[in-house]
Amino acid sequence: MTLSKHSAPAAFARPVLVRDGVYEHLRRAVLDGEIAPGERIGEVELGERLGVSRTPIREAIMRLMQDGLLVGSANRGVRVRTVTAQEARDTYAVREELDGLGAALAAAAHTAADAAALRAALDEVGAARGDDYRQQTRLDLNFHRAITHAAHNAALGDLARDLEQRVALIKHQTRTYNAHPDTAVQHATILRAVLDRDAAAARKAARLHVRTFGALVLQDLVAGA
Amino acid sequence: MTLSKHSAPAAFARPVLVRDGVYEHLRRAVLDGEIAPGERIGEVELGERLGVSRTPIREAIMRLMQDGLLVGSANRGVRVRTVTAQEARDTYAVREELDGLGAALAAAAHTAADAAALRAALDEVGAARGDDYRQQTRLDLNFHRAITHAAHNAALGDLARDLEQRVALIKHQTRTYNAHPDTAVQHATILRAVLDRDAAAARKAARLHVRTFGALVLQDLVAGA
DNA sequence: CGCCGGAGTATTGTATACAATATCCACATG
DNA sequence: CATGTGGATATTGTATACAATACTCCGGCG
Repeated sequence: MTLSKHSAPAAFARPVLVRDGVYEHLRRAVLDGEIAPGERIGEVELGERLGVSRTPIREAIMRLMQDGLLVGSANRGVRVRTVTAQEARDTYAVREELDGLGAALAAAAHTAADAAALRAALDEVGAARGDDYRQQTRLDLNFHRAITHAAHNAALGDLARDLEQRVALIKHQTRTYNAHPDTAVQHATILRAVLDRDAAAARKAARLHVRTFGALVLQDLVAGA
Repeated sequence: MTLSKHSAPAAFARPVLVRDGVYEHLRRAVLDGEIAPGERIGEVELGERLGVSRTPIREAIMRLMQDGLLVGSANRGVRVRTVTAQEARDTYAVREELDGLGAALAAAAHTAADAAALRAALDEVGAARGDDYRQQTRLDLNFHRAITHAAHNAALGDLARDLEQRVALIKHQTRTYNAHPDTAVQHATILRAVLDRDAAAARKAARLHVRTFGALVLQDLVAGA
């Protein structure tokens, strides 16, 4: 079918700008694991599937490269980033620090609305199906995002977003969601400390949580490799 | 002069790709304060000055927006980001944590080459002219970059780069380089702790340094506003 | 049989053309 | 005189055209 490429109603939710739609579409596809790490992204093919030209596609790709989700070398296209074991270790080391800070700040700065959002996010994690690692990954990410959001620190929010995205990448590489028995307990501990406005306890709990899961994911990563 | 726009030898160091050249050019211009915060960036005018078309310009702009150096609203162009006092406070709060981690990791992981680079970077800071705030800003940034580099943690490097760039933006907004009397002492303290492989001391010294200067810059920022 | 080379193809990189939105200023109107 | 309305202009957003680089695959050669 060679019919007009750029007349069909957009194949994705279209915000004001096409490039923003493409950006969100691609970002979600990578974060959900629909495009596997290492997989190539062809500009023309993607453009035809979404019904847009290459221009907004390329602009979205530039942004995603800067986010660290895509990598590309000159004249050779872009691929979903693959993370080495060392990079994963590095990422978790930083995340421990940053998530700790986020939890501590959230304990001090969260509002009533934040508290409600945190509780809701944790409930969702608890209600997730145990065999759907994508859903679990997304809900877990939601919970952590809720915490950093409650910290009311824009700079932290930006950086934490970067790190969380990379962690999502790592998890998709292992293709496992580690339902560690302590998960629920650790999440609850973090939430309680935050709601109690106990910054020190919140930081400590968040750091422990990151450390626990980092070790777990790393185990899978080196085993799978 | 309507002569051929795209034949003149490029007005900037041209790497493999034009867009990379534009990106570095713009990034440097913003970080050096050549383009002031809030100032508008016209695509056509910049293209004519650099002798390239709008395509690589726009792709570079996308990357810089993702870096947080430029902001833009739909159909209304991009400007160099202006940082609010609250954003600056947030940035320094995160940077304290991250620079602390960087110093601690550098203390543990630095090589002989790193040590030499660190000493050299600090020497340069000491030799800087007192009245050139751009040079001082750049050399100070160099020293901090040398530390995070010596930490040998890629994720930390990426995030610290982001933060340092934002700090540079903030400093250009105040247009002052605070030659706090403790600067030299604090820098020396950090360096010594790192070289001694005393992670705890390095972290503590780095955090103190960020805190001291954050407070100073913030003072100027609210005073200037 | 493996490896080197080169035409042909595919894909990315850059430039330009076209479309849509915003900005500006003159002018009318209350 | 303030205001707002209209069109002309400028600028961004998207699409397409052209250029340059990389990949493929086949044939020749050692």
